[in-house]
Amino acid sequence: MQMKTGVEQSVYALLILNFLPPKAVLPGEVISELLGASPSYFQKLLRKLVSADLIVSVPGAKGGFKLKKQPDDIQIYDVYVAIEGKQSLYSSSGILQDMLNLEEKKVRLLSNLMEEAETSWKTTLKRESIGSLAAEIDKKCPPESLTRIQGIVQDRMVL
Amino acid sequence: MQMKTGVEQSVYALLILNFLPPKAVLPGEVISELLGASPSYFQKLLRKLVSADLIVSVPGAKGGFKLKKQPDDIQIYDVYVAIEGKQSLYSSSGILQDMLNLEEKKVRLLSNLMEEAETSWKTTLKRESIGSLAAEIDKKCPPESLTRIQGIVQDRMVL
DNA sequence: GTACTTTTACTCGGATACCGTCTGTCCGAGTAATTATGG
DNA sequence: CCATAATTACTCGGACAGACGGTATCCGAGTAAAAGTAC
Repeated sequence: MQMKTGVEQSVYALLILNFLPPKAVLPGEVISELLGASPSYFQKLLRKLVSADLIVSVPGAKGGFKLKKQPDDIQIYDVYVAIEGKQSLYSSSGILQDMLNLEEKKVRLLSNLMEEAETSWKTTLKRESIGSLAAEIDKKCPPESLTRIQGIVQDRMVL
Repeated sequence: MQMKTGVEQSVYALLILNFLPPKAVLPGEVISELLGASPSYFQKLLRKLVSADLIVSVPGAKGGFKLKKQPDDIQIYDVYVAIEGKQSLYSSSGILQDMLNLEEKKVRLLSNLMEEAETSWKTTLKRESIGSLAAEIDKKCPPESLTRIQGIVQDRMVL
């Protein structure tokens, strides 16, 4: 039971796209280079983010990706769902019902508890957004590191 | 990112062992029969519960398993850790540090958030115990289902 | 009846196989801007 | 100079291979109670 690394990569990808000026897009390969991820695989993650309406893609020459929403409107939980899907962490296999010879779902026990636990987990992930994380980076990171990234982005962006 | 079915099976196994009178033990095969689980695999789960000090095992003829602690002292979180291990749901791969050329762990961002989310998740799982779940079963289940299980347990227990 | 041996019924723990999922690669197709070509 | 064709540089999405982990099975070894055996 471990979160996919794709979630982490996606969050940082969105933070990179957040450096873009309006209207500009960034090719997928530039993002994967910055992240040190394999480009061909990373494309699949980007398409998941597109399907989840977190980013938009522009095909053709001078194409690339950019954020679809305001950074404050992209919750970390949205990124998680985009990559991992919306299924819950726990799914009952109905052992208790079989054991007690009960018809469907009369007695929920673990399911209730697990749902509750997952809800409070989700709540934390919904609290922060790409925007709030970006603000935190601005505060905590040495400026030269940030300007370096921003330089690369503005150097290779298009439009 | 889904919880192993072994966690659910283990919780119900402990609830079954909770039906035992003091000093009595129950062979592993009886438990797996009640749960409808494969006996050979379920033995491995039981040994994990032994290693986690949740149950005790008695080898030899008239051997079996029984709870090691009072049911109220066995939190659901303990069962989770016994089966899934103590590693956290999220582990950073250090992408951010690489990207910003930072030396170790100066800036934690996602890690902090994920840790916080996991903590509140754990808190919920620590709140309930085998004892509290057993009490809930007593309240919500039809008595004949419970006496049936209890009958099987007392029929096949030893010592 | 006591001491010893055998059988029986369990747990213990390693080796192994299966299968689904995540990671990673590759390639053809689609799309749009740029460039080249022809009149 | 304008229209059209070819090239270029991307995304799109499916097919596929490898690695890993959870599930599942099997088997020999250890352990202890019970049953059998010998004296």
